[in-house]
Amino acid sequence: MAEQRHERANAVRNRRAVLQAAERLLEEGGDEHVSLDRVAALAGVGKGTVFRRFGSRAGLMQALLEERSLALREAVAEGPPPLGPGAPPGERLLAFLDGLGGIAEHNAALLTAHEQACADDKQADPSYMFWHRHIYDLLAEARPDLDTEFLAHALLSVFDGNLVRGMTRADDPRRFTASVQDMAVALLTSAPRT
Amino acid sequence: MAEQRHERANAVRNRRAVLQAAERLLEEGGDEHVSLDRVAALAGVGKGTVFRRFGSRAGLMQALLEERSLALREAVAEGPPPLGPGAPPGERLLAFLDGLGGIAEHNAALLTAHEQACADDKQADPSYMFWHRHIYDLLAEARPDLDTEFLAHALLSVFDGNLVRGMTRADDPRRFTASVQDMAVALLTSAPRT
DNA sequence: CTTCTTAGCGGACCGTCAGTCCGCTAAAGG
DNA sequence: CCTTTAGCGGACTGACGGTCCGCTAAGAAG
Repeated sequence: MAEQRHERANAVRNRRAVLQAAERLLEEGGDEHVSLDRVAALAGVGKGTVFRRFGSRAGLMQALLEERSLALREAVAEGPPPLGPGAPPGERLLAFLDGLGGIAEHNAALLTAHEQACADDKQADPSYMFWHRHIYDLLAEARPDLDTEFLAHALLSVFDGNLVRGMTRADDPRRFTASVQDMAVALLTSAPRT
Repeated sequence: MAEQRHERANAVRNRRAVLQAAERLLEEGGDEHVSLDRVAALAGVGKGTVFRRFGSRAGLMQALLEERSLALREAVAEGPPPLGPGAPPGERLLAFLDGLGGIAEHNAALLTAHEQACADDKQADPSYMFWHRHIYDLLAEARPDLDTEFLAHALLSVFDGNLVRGMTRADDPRRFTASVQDMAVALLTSAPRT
């Protein structure tokens, strides 16, 4: 698996330039007026380069989201508890939601753009699949009596750019994450299903 | 409030034709290739007429969704229990989710199109606001210790076209609704918050 | 350093979309 | 029947996501 012998220096530089340009536009301009033309222009590359690197608008957003959540993914897979393996599932879930909530609170515009771009088959997104699988496993271990596949989707569906924005105020910057965690606790502590 | 003296017969007929055309395209073609050009063509009217009547793509989708959920809205406001006033909040909530779930299961494509069209400020949609308010009130009455404003959004965020489609199989056509209800029950029966 | 190969670039181009505009038609009222 | 004007239709616009292909320059080889 160690092919792709050489990647031209230009290619690497352009990839980074495009990602940075997209991030800047998302931060500055809110969300959906981040057109690929604009991204290309700000990155100082041609439009074709953006599509060569990322395939589509959705691909670009996925790459951006993956970049922002890479650390969390690694911490979950092989980091120390309670995020990583070893802690009881309930604690791992709360730690994971804390991490994901932090990302969401700092990247609401990216979340919106990502939802928009991945309108169909959002569930096919690699990051989404990883998150769902992780929540699913933890929930299933803690509460096998519930429909955990659905609940994992339910917990993730809350990470919506507009909802995050609406819940995040300067005087209570972590209300979103706290409420998501409260919801998870409520689900975990609910009466066993008949 | 009985102004709008006359609405020309043509206008009424065209409004209905546009709504029906949009419904047909949603049913047949899945979701997002329901362009307003196509709707206008199928309805046998000009594009301008669509915009005169509904203002925008979002307006059309809102009108469609409102039409589909009008009966539920009325039943909630003044129908018999457990949907209408009189029953305890938990039962009313489950009845409401049952009704909304039924609508969602039969209109997944419309849900997707609506989400797409109302990408920004979905929370400003009249139907959404009504639903949120209703769930909020019921939850707040049953569980004032929780962040009910957030939880109402969380319950509604699950009514996503793709998620509904993914959960609805021929052999278990009401799995989505059942799981949503289970989730609500779990929230209602969770341990009181510290 | 020069030459050759080709990965990779750029931006003109395309089809489609939401939304606008305005001259015309025909519906309703007298 | 005539007048008024609500309402119609569809050409038009600007912007978008995505494609295409001729050219450039990066890197390997000598």
